Amino acid sequence: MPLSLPFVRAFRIVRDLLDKEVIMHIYRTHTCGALRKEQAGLEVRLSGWVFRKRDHGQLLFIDLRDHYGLTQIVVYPESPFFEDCQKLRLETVITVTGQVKMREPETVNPGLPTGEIELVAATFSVQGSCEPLPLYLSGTEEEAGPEETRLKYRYLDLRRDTLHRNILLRSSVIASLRRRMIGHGFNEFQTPILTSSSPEGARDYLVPSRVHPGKFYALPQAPQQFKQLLMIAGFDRYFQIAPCFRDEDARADRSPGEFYQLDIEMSFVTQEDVFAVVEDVIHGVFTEFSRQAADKPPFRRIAYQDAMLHYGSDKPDLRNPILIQDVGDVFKDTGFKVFRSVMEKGGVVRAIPVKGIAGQPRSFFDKLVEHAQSIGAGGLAYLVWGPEGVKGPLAKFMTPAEGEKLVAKCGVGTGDVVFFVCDQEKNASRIAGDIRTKLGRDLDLLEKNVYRFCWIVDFPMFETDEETGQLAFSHNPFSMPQGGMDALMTQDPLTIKAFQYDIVCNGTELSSGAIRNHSQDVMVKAFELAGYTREDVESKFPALFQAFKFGAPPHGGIAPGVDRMVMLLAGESNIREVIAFPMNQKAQDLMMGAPATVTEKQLRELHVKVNLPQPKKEPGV
RNA sequence: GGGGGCGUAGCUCAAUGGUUAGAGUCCCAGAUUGUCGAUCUGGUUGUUGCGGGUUCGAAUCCCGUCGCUCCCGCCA
Repeated sequence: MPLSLPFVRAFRIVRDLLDKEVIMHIYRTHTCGALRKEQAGLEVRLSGWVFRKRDHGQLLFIDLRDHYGLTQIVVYPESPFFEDCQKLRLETVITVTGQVKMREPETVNPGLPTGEIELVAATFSVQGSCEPLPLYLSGTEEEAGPEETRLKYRYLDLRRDTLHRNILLRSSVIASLRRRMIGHGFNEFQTPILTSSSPEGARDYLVPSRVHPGKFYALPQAPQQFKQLLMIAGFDRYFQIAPCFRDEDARADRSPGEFYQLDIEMSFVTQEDVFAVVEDVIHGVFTEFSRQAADKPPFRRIAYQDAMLHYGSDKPDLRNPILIQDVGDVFKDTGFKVFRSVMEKGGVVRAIPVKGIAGQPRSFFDKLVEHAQSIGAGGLAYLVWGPEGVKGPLAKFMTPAEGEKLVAKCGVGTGDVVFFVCDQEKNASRIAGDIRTKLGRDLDLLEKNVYRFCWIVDFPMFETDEETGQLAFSHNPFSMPQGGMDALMTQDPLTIKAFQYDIVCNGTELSSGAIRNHSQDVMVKAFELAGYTREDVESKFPALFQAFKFGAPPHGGIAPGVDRMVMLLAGESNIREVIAFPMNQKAQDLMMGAPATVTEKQLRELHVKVNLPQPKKEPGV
């Protein structure tokens, strides 16, 4: 059917108009970060948010902001819309058309990339009006408002410069990780989000099945088994920016519910092969996105046992110069009864040497002793190497020979102090580690502007469960025990180490990984030691159990936390500052109102009946 | 599940158990021609989280409770 004449005529009119306007997009010809003195004289159109307004009565400045930057708009009182602009509320979305003008030299703003020019408004329109804001957007993070409000109005908070840049940094980091992994010959995979519950590990998020009454999917805590199965499928090198779901309580550096890992798995590799890839990728990303110095590969390797001894932690902050020492041999014949009796019961003595703090006032030492007691230490002895010799509560029990040994072991001299923790080994490590961290922080001893990386290696395969006294996996049950089947058959299980490793940056654990066990026999034996029967293993890990029978390659991997990496790169101490739409500490999304109740109909379809806990008693009844 | 901190105007915070709970900011009105967190003048804004108690009198002290946050537990 031919087009009617009126339609053709109308079409021509529209086309002619468009032709005239063809250089002018209806919203913008440039972004708010684009204009420079080179564009002076040009007729342009900008759209963005009214960030700030400076009203001089006969002259009005508007800072127009978009994703790309800020441009100063000038409105003169001759403009028919001058009064409308005076009344504009901040964060209104507007479109402004006009000429780019060079600023007078004395009015240039050197703090702004677009500070040499301004846009003189000739036409103006409102695209999106704005009510008074619940948040203050142009201030600092602290001025932004309470976190509850920030989370509820997250889309507003995300306009703030720091948060906006953090989210962009995250985007760039992830793009870079992908590029680097692909460069190392890895392929990216997707693995199921609706999967089955795994018996080990954290609590699962469950999803009821409509089709299978009474049955549930679980969201993956990590794609652990899938990535191993991809290795068995022969794909050789796997990676994924993988969402992981764990129903565990939050911390400042741990988002509740969900988080992302750079999940990696490789076939036919040793631990060192995994380290080489990860070191290259991590060092690359940290030097790409931060001006802070970052340790160059190879990163330090510290055996788990040494980490616990010298740092009192399996995630040591190497920026802290304090090195804990075992000084049991110094005190083996000590006259100090407290140490003696603890050591007779198998305890240890740990020394925490600190340089140059002999001049601290008495209150400093008293407060530290108090702190030590608050975290479960019996006490905190110390020696001060002052100008008039060695002093402190322990001094009168020390022989000159013991003093010399101590000086040699701890490398201390005049002006230095050594604190002593005496307890059973596990406690002594924990307390000494806590005090090391506290001293480092309180005395400002940490190296500045540097990322210190290390690998913690040789984790024990098993540990004793403190509640049950039973042998349990200390980390990942899929790890290869060092010594293989032989070790499982002949060694004391508590002495068996695993090819299990952590990568740590500035005291933050970025990731755990392992060379996996890929033999069914070893799997069964390892689980047997941890109290599982062959049938348990077969029913709980049906895929891996079967797959190990059909030609499984040796393989291993790791999964650095993406959120934590971005956190370190952004210099943020709270993980919510690097997540676009985070949940609060109680795992609620205040913006979307999740979790929420659902309708009876939905529950019926899912064959789910809600069994609520008893409501708490009303107060004052 | 346990412990600490916080809770006063939309927001940031102040207020010795004692006058009508204040200031900055936001918002509203006015002034203002070169600002860039513009400035100046004036104004509105309150269930002091909620519920009890002590007291002549409570934002303030006590008890409980709720919310947020940090930590412990938990996180193969």
